[in-house]
Amino acid sequence: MVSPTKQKRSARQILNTSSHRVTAQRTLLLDVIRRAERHLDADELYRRARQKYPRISLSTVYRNLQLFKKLGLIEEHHFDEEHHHYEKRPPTEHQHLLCLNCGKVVEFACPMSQKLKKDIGRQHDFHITGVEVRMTGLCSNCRQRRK
Amino acid sequence: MVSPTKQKRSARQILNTSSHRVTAQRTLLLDVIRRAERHLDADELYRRARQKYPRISLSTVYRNLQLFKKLGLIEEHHFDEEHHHYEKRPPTEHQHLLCLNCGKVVEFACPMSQKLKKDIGRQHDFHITGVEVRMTGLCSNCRQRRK
DNA sequence: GTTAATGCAAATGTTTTGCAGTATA
DNA sequence: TATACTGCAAAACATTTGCATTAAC
Repeated sequence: MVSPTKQKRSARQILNTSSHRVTAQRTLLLDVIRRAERHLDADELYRRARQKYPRISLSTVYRNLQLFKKLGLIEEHHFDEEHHHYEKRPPTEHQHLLCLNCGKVVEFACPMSQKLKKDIGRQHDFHITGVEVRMTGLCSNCRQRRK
Repeated sequence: MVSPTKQKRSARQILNTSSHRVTAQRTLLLDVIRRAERHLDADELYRRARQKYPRISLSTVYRNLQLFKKLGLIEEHHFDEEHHHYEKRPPTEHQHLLCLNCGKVVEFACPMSQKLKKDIGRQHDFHITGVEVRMTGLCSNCRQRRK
């Protein structure tokens, strides 16, 4: 359960109160993730961060992605089999729809997942903390191009 | 060799009609997957297969997992970040519930996903081919042990 | 001044690939 | 017999780790 105050706290505050240092690299990485127009993988994040700070290393990227994930600042997704993708902690819960041809990712709300969570949790005596719905298919663009 | 069952015959047929050869290794791998009491990753499958056929190589396991997946004989899941897990193509559609502490996987039916598929597909003009619901939490055993 | 965080290089672990030999159709 | 498949070793790939240096607190 997340209290409303916790959600409003800035990344800087969250780092401070968890006694992690606010470094230039962390600030930059969070900024790149926040500005990103789509979900980034570690390598893409690394490349973008290097444009502003060429000395940053890939290990720093990986180490901080782990940290941000642990602190709940970002979420990790498995869109394809090879690497993980990350996005900033979304303000509202949403799910993902992925085009298998062009890789486009659409986010959609899924209020149903709350009911599902309650039902399945009770049914199997689980305390459920996460629900992830992942749909795959072909977007309209790719369908038309294939004809 | 094992007596031919309905499932095995169809796997054999599928290999034949797609002009892939029925090798001892493929027969063995499919058999291990079918008999498995849980979802296996590539390495576990390799270890089990070697008990019957010590010369089999890990590349053969990987190559055939890819093939089986392409032919629709098995399904691939991403339960943890590190490796993929495989199960034989299930007779009925089902979803997965994963205990974050002990790793137990519970399968559950989710008729709701059909409605979801239709709704979301229409809404975003997608032709949806796959719906995956993945829930995570703590099973009753692990909850009690943690108290 | 302490000590957490970084950059670098080397290590790790999983999955893929090139190639020569083997077995299926 | 033709060639798809295999085993082996090496490569490729993403990610992690050890360690000396740097910088946040």
